[in-house]
Amino acid sequence: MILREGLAGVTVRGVAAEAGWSTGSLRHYFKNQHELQAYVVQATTDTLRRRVLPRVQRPRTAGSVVEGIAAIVQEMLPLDAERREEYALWSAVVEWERQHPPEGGSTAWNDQRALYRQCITFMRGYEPVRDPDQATLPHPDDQVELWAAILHTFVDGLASQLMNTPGEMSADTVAPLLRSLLEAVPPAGLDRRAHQP
Amino acid sequence: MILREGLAGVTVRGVAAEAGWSTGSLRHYFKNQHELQAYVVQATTDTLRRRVLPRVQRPRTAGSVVEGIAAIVQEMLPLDAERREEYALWSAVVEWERQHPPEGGSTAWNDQRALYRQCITFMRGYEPVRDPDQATLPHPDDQVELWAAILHTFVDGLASQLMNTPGEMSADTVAPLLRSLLEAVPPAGLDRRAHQP
DNA sequence: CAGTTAATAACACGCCCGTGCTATTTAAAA
DNA sequence: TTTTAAATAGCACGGGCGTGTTATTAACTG
Repeated sequence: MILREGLAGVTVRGVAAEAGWSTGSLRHYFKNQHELQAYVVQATTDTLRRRVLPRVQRPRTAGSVVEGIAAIVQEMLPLDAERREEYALWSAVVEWERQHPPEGGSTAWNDQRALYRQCITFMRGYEPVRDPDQATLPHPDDQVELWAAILHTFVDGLASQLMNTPGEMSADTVAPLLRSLLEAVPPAGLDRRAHQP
Repeated sequence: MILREGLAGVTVRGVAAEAGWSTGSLRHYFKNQHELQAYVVQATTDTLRRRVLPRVQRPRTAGSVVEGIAAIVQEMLPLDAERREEYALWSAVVEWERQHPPEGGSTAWNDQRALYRQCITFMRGYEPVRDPDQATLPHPDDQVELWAAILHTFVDGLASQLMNTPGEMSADTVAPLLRSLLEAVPPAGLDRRAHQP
């Protein structure tokens, strides 16, 4: 229902009919439409996190560092029908949360940033952090933070273009862009390069 | 009305009431709700194009090449209330066009790509193209096309994060990210650098 | 001036919606 | 078995909506 008509289309009558219940029965569990939609948001984000997290932790194929990171990043992108559906779900929830801001801040952004922080950490030759919670903290190397932010932003742009203008940005177009951006990440030990004439 | 409730909230009765007219009177000009919304989409994109185009063609302040290009790009970003409003309008139209695909393809994407193509063209030392229509065509240098696409995607990501997670990505955060990305654009004449060991 | 068309208004019908309220069935507890 | 609470169903009210139809006013034309 969210995919068809957005979160505003999640209506008491509609959900009840689709589930084969009556509206009164449904309202025994969700006394408001607002409660129903809040539950839908919670369930959607939980389901997505459960589906996305193991996907980026699968064993990686052999290859160069850039190609390995690129493979991980591409797992996050809406490149096929299934992931397009996931992303549409996620952006419906994001938009709804922007109009109805929740009590506690959203943690989705920090989860993603931690993933890209680990990618850049590995690319610059540091030991990858094993503890997932520790990856939420900023890295001592400022260049790691900078390029994690750049990569994070770039991937958001890729996803946005894949969803909004699929005719212009396709799965084939993504790969060389991503590879070139990753190759532009400066290697460790050259931090002062940009400051020299 | 679009900003408040999205394009689905552009209703015959609502527009008529807000304009001080009657529904019958409004429907003398738009016989459908669909016609009304289609007109709203057209008017919105036209207005936005008229407002955005002269903004990037203003005389630029002196400074380095990277800073000049960064200033142009930052003009496109939703960094203040007015441009946040414009961007919200634009994304409401984009989302509506994704659910109701129009007859002729959207030209907004090509307009933007042409802008970033000219930025990269200038950064790599080529003569900037004077004819605006000619900038719509691909540049003979593949690296220009590649980095125009990267910049385009990156700016989309910046805009997306500024709108969706303003607490995490602010105007102050944008500047160093954008500057570092622009500094990573390879200068002309070094195309084969990546292929050498 | 009369006549014709555009412009504006008003109403009615049917649909979907949220929500409050009241029955009825089911299940557990005493 | 009786009692009690939970679970399910159904109905009714008011409201917003798109749209078709008809009436009224304005403007233009001959």
